[in-house]
Amino acid sequence: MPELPEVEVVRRGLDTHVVGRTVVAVTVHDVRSLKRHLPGAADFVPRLVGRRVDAARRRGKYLWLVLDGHEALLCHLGMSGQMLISDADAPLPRHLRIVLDLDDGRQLRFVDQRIFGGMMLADVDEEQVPVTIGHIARDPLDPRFDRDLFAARLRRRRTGVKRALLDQTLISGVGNIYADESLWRVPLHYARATENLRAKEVDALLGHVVDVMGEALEQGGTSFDALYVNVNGQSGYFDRSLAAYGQEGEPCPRCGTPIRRDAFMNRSSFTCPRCQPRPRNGRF
DNA sequence: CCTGCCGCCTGCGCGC
DNA sequence: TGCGCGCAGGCGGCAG
Repeated sequence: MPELPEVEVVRRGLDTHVVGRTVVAVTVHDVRSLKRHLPGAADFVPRLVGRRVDAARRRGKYLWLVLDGHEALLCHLGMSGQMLISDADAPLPRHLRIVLDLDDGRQLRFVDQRIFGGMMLADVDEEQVPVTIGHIARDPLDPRFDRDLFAARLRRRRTGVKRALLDQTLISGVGNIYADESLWRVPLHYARATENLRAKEVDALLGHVVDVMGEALEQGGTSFDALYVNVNGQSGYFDRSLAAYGQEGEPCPRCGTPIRRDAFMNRSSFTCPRCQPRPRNGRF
C-alpha cells in the first residue's frame, strides 16, 4: 500500500502536470529518501536540474519519469509516499523529503512519513524501463503481461498462494489489500499451496486481480487515512467497497459469516472462514 | 536457483 | 502523565 491502483492514480497526475516540464531546481530535505541513490544528493541534484520530463511510467508499484537522455527518475512510494503538485508558495507539509521546482513555477513534492519509499536516478533499457527494476515482473494491467507464463511459474512454486501474489518478481502491483480482496472473490484461502491450484482457479484468481484493481482505479484508489492521495492531495473511495480487507468482525458480503483476521507474513490477512476454509493439505 | 525471514522507518492508539 | 509496545507493511539483502 499504496498498491497498483493508487500508484496509477499518481502516474496519471504526473502525466498531466509534470510531463513536458523541465526541472529547474531540486532540494533534498532528507537524504534518507535517496537511500537507493548510492552516489547521494551531491550527485542527484545536479544531474536532475535542467532535465526535461518526457513521460510518466509505471510498472507494478514502481513509478518513473523518463528524462531526456537515457535516464529516469525512479520513485517508489513505499508505505506512505505521496507525490504532490503544489504552488511554490504553498505551506510546506510535514514529512516533506524532496522538492523538484518546475519551469511553470510549480513544485513536485515528495512527501513520505515512514521513509520506506524513495527516489533514485537510473539508466533505462530499450523499453525505457529502469534497469534497476529489471527483476520486477510485468503487472496484470500491462498489455504484455503473459497469463500463461504467470500460471506456469505460479504452479512451479512451492509456497502459499498469497505469498506468491505478493512476490513482485512473479506478478507486480499486488499488495496486501488487493491480494486479500482477490482471494476472497475466488474464493481461495491464502495458504492454499500453489502447486495444487487448478488451472481454473488460477484463471479465476487472475481475473479477480484485474477486476478488483480496475474497480479501485475507477474510484480513484483506496484510502484508509489521508496517506493515499493523488497529486492534488485527494483520496479515492474504494475503501468503501472492500469485502474482506480491514473488515474483521464485519459480515462477509456473500454469506454473512464474520470476517476473520489472521497474522500472516508479519501482517494481517482477512478471510471469510466459511467461504475460504483453511486447506487441509495447504502450506504456508 | 529457491524460499522465507529480518530490518528499515514513523505515528498512532492502547494498556498500565 | 508518560512510557513502552504493537501495528501498519513493501522491499532489498541475505541465510539456509
